[in-house]
Amino acid sequence: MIKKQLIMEKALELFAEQGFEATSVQQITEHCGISKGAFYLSFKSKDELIIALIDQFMMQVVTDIDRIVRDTCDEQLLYEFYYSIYQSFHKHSDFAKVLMKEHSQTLNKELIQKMRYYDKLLEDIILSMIERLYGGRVQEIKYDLMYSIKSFMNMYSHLFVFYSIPVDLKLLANSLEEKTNLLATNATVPFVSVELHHMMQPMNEEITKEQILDTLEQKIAEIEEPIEKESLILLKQQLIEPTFSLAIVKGLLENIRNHPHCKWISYLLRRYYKV
Amino acid sequence: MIKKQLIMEKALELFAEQGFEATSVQQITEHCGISKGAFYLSFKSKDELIIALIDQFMMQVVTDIDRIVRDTCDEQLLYEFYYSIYQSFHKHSDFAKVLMKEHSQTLNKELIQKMRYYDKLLEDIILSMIERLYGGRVQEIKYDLMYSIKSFMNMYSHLFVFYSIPVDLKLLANSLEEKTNLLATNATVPFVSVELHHMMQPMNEEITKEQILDTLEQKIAEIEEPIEKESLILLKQQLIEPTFSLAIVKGLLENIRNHPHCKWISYLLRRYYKV
DNA sequence: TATAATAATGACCAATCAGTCATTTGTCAA
DNA sequence: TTGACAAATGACTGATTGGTCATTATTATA
Repeated sequence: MIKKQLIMEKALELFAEQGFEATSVQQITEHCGISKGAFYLSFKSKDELIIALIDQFMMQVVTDIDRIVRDTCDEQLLYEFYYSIYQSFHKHSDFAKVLMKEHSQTLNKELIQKMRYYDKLLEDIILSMIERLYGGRVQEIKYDLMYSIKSFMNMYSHLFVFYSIPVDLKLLANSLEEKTNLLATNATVPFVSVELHHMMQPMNEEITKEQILDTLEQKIAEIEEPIEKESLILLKQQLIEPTFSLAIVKGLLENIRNHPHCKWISYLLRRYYKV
Repeated sequence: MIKKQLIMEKALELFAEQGFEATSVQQITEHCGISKGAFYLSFKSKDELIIALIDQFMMQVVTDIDRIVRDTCDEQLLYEFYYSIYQSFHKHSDFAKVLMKEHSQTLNKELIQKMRYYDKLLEDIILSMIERLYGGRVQEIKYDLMYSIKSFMNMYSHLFVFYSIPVDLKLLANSLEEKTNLLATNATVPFVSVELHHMMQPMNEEITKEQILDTLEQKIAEIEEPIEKESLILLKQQLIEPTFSLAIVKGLLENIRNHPHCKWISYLLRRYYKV
């Protein structure tokens, strides 16, 4: 397993530099000091590697942002949101570089769907933030607002990613917080209607439950601690055939919430049960 | 020459669908109904083809936008700007698709520089628009404003490009006009300072004059009309060794301004002489 | 019609790629 | 020390790529 991590780290460096397609498996293995065969013991294919990388990064970002949005008071929410988004980009600038280089690239169908999936999660988080901050006042323009926020997010990403310029993150977050507030409180002409937004969501919803089950089983096999393990097993049964009350589910979620390896599955389940 | 255009059109279709790297020369020639050798009679390499495509498209967009910005009164400027930008995307959606797919891709060094060049031209046009509309009132936030406008431009591009959703362009332009005005008249926290902006400009300025000369010579060889041809020759001499007064230069530019094949060189020279 | 010039062909080349698998190396317990 | 098992190797495969060039077809000229 440690070999897998080594490959991921070294491959990430190369991908960030040259892009995914332009980096050969040979190069990766040389950069790791291992043989080509060894690579294929850890990953079934080159595609599986990039998927693992993107999963790792996006899971991190989404859970981080979700936590920020949940734990921050209204007054500081926008600021913290932008700050932590850009901090993530900064911290994982190699990931960000790969993501931007390969964004909407031809690549794999599976990868495009995966990116769309994480994008959707992020959109939901942003929408929940808008709901909390401005509530009914922005119903008509809330999707426009969401797209504006996404734009602002991408706006300065090039700064960290393609130039290595020292950036005052606090000032940036302040500036974008002001812009967002200005638009939220003054904009009146909506463009993205509910219908338009939904037209842009060719999402396969059914995939989600399967995906949660997969992750659950993985974690059940992985985790040793008895309480957490049993909680996961019960949550799996509940997912297959609901029998417990919401209170019990919530309690079980509470059991795993703080386990470092359960952050992602915890997020997925909270989202699924809308708690 | 007509063969060249055929190849460009057919290749564009394939690039839009599959991306540049994923499309082989073989595929292109098959799609054109010509042989592989014939391809290399029109283009020295596959790279030269994509460069020709991007040149054609970007020259079109930049001259269009420049004309709009010059010819529209202040009241309608922002609206017309957004409207025509999105109309370009819509009209040349295959181009736009390729551009987005290949954006900041590894590709060729030359291509990256070329993209950066056109990007810079666009930024200059936007800045001149901001200057005209808001003048001294937005000096501190003008670069932030410019980046915001660029963000808004990209924001909904996916709509035309990846989904083929019918879009109310007028409403979109209205919506973005309002947002831009809101930010211009109310934003106070600048993030992109003059210094930061310049740090993001690793442009080779010297390339420009050479490039203008190249284009000039090309057009001189191409154009038949005596007045236009002589004007171009004189403008070339002036570029190599300035002898005429600004009035004469301006007159010469006026001579070529309306020739359909001189739009681009006319734009380049006007920009160079800042008239 | 004969000749020269130009346009077009597609078999071919060298390079590169992801992925495989017979073989070797290393690591245990017996 | 032996033998069984797993980990690691890298030469090899088959497919694909961008690009070339000797050959052939077409057109223009005389």
